[in-house]
Amino acid sequence: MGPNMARRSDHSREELYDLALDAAGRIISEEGLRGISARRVAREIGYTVGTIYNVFKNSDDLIDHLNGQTMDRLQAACDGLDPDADAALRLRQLARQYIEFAAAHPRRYVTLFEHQHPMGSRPPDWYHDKVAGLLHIVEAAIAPTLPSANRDEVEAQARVLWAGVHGIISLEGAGRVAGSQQAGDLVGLLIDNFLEAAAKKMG
Amino acid sequence: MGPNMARRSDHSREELYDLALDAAGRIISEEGLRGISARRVAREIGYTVGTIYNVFKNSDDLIDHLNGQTMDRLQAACDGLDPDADAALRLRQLARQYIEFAAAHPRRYVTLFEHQHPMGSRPPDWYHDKVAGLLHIVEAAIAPTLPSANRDEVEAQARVLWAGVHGIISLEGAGRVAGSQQAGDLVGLLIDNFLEAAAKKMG
DNA sequence: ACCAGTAATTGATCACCGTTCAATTAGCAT
DNA sequence: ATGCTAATTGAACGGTGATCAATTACTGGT
Repeated sequence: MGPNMARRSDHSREELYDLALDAAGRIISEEGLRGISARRVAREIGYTVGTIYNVFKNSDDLIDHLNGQTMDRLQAACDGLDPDADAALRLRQLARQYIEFAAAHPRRYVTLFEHQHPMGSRPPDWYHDKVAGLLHIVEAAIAPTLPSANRDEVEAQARVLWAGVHGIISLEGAGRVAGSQQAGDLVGLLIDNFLEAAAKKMG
Repeated sequence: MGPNMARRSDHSREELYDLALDAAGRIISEEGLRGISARRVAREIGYTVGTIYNVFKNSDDLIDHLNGQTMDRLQAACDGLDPDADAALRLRQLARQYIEFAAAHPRRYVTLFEHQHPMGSRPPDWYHDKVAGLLHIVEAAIAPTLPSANRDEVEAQARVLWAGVHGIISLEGAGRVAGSQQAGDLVGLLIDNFLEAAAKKMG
């Protein structure tokens, strides 16, 4: 047994981390971000509040890690796709993964955007890395459609698409753009616009 | 003097409403949504917490009204634009208004998206109406570029653009897509994509 | 087997929070 | 002057995030 053996023999640091994140995920799925509190999470895993603060820097850190897990799952969902599909098809498949994920876990998904850091603090580096990882998938997918574009242009278009997808999904989730259109249709249009513009550039 | 005269002769209901929203706006501008609390707003306007609950249903209602004010200002900024400009130009001018507004009042702007309603409750009707008003401006602007599109298509494209702009701005604001690109450039691309796709449809 | 050291765990404590509501008070009409 | 009504207060309730001294459970060394 390593030096990180659990004190109470109950749970190791890592197990505690997983337990807490599972509990937080459960709470968010049922009640949204407002349902989360350090005491609540602690209670649900059979510990007390102090233990949460032993594992996480603070409550924002806990949410960051939950969001990190969410991004990992989005990444995994996208990694399960055929990477050799036709560019346009692949782009639509990627979008479909996001939409399906958001539909299956709406409160988890919206937490990605609802959670803002307190004023002095920025998200940690690993958080940016995870976002970059998701963006990279999109960059790789659109690169073939923009053969004459340089790196910056591909990066920029990926951000436009990614932000657009998130904007559409999260606005729909918040009931802020109630309309006859579903998120899937709107994202479809977003991609159509991109693809047609890209095709035009090729001549 | 009407029947709504102030009791304490200090402030009428409407004045109280304005005072509270001004204070809330000030707090948000300086400290973001986290800085807001009923007691804090009350203190800043020289009243006590109960008075806030006499003017607003609850704290979510207060934020809704603040967001309503924010949307009114966005609307006003857009109304100040030349409505007869060339469609493409007008679209870019509209986008510029959003970007400038977000740059000038970043915390106010992000509150539009950070604030989510508690689970059982939806935003009030007037809130949806204000969103619809903003969308309508975009619809009117893009309609000329899609002469053969029906009402639903115009609606959908307006939502795509609107959500895209908000996605880009709010992601940038949250530091979630740190990159070499500025929001303005990305929104420019979003609009380019739309316009090129629209142009293609015309033949 | 014991003990010292270390890390995990607790729960009290602090200053807040949203929300309610009985009690008070201010201004009005009579 | 006297009610009536609406505005205003502030105490009360059950929470919150965060800190931290005290306790406990385990470790490795002897």
